[in-house]
Amino acid sequence: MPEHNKTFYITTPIYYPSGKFHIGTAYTTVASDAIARYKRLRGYDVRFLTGMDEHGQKIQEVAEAAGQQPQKYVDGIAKIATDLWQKMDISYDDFIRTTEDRHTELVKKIFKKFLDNGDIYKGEYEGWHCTPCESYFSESQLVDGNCPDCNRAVQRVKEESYFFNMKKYADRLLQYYEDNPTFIEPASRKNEMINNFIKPGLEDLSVSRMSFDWGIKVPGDAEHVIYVWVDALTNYITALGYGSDDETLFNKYWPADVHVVGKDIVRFHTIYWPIFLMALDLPLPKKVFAHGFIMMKDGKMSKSKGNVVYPEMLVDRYGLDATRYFLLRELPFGQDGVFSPETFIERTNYDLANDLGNLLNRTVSMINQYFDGVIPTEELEPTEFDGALKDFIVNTVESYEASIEKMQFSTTLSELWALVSRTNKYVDETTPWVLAKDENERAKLGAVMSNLVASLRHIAVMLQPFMTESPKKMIEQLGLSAEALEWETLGDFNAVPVGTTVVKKGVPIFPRLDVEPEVAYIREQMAITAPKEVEKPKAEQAEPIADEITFEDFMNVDLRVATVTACEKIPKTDKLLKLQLDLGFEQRQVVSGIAEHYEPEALIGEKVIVVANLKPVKLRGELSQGMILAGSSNGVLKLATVDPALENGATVK
RNA sequence: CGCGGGGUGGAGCAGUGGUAGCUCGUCGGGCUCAUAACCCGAAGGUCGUAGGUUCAAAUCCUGCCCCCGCAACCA
Repeated sequence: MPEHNKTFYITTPIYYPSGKFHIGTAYTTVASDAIARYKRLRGYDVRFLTGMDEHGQKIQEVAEAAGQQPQKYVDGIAKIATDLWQKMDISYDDFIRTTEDRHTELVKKIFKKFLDNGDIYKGEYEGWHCTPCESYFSESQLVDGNCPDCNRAVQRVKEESYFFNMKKYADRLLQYYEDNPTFIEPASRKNEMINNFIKPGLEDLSVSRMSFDWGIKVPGDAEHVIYVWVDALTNYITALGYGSDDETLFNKYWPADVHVVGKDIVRFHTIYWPIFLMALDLPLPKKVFAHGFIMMKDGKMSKSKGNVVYPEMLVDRYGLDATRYFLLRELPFGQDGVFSPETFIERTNYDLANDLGNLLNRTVSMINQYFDGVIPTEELEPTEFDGALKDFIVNTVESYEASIEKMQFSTTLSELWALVSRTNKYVDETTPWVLAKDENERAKLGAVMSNLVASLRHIAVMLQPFMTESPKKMIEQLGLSAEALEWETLGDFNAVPVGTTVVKKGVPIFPRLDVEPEVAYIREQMAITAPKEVEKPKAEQAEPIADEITFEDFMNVDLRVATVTACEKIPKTDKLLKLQLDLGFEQRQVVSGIAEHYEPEALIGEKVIVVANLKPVKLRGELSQGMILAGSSNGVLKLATVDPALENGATVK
């Protein structure tokens, strides 16, 4: 063995503490934890970093709303976060918070270096900002003038800003992609980056803001705060002390072996981050792995749909290992996957209770019955099935290593479960209960028990990256010590000390769940996350009244009654209907964005109120001469109705 | 032709040129050590569709249809 083990540096994104962490956050972190644990088992000197991204306008506002100092607020969330990770047995080595001195001081240094080298220049930024999403958008990105992500109102911002010159590095970045084909995984993400962002030309990135001050001040220009990505992405190196008095960790662990990220932030990690590093003249990370999202049956997880799943709920009721197992088994890492209460309960029952838990239970029980609880180690007589089982175990170790190295956790676990099944089958093949009746078969029976223990032990060893409690429980029930869980013991089928005694009565490590009540329970817990005010909107939540206008202002709007004579959907749009209106004195065409609320046929013959003197425009190539009035609240939209007695063309005041 | 992902037995998925596989469900059988768990067998698929390349296509190429994200459209 070399004196210094090979190092392995793995990171999660640093999470934004704007609220409770949902299961997606836990997913990223558990997956990263699995890799970290695996690498440690294999003897790597692992550094596993996670943390929180604590600056920004949203935090400032949330804190103010709670009547707290921002620092106080994020301190509170940091506690919640570390509690959650403790609960989920996340084996991180460091938890970086971007409000810590060790980070802020170094970010200033880094920013200054960018400035000194001419990578950052001062310019002017103009655009729209969505506070809840903490994002800036260009005019064209807005949807209905609202935030494209959350559909809430955005604020116009125009201010002086520092920009990072991205263009300068585009070619080098592409070259890096080419030289390192596995830098971005899955590969489809790489094509997305190249086609959507690099090929069309990189835009310079705004890296400062003046509109709030909860952040790190730009060195020498205190009016500006360093904006999110320079602040956040650099955590991966500031946490190692890059640029500090002590760069030991940095020298030891950088570059990162893998940054695990969600598919939504691939861009920042595969374009901006490498470019920042190039500007600092530092080596680039070896890999950025983008995992998919956890989808619900009805689409994306969202509070308004009431389908949010929080990790605590699952851990508290079903245990940590069941939760970790589900996340890593059910969802193919790198692709989107679906969470449903049914699959969660079924996976837990079939895989954990029936297959694995029961295998341990029946093994312990047989050793108690046939050998007074002492695992046989002497006078073993191989059965004809032993060779096949051992081959299977050896092959499983191999394929396990191959797939976990590629972070295909789902595959890894199904391979491991093939071994669980194979071992259950071995019990049937060897029929210990038959052997037990014949004193002459004693040695053979002993071999069967011994092999079952060996197989269970192998399973426990390989389970360790994924589960943190069960491998220990398995070993304990078998009467073995912690050494039996070391990776180096794989392939050793006689690692049981003479006289090892199993527990008297094995407690099932995964109790079987009642499907219906448990599914109902999870449903209920998810529904609780839905906002309650949907039923009856309160006044406080009503849209604010617009600015005051004069009577003349109002009289400038010419409202008329009209009848819909024809109506059809505009092809290839989701929301647009094309309506033909009879205003009595003339016919008009109006385009209206109500297709999601009304069927075209249902509108024909309806009387509506139309703004008659609105400047005509073309929408999706269709002329729209006015607009029809409708009211909406909480996503429900209804047309303003008119007494049918009013004739077409009548004015409305 | 905006970008991307996908359409494989009842359900959910794997499978990138050479006899179509897994889990669940269904049906039948075995076993009794075990958490009514475990093991075996069977039925069930023209691999969205129409062409093409090839000795050979779920797998490569082309057209079309449908679904899901993102983008665009609510005057």
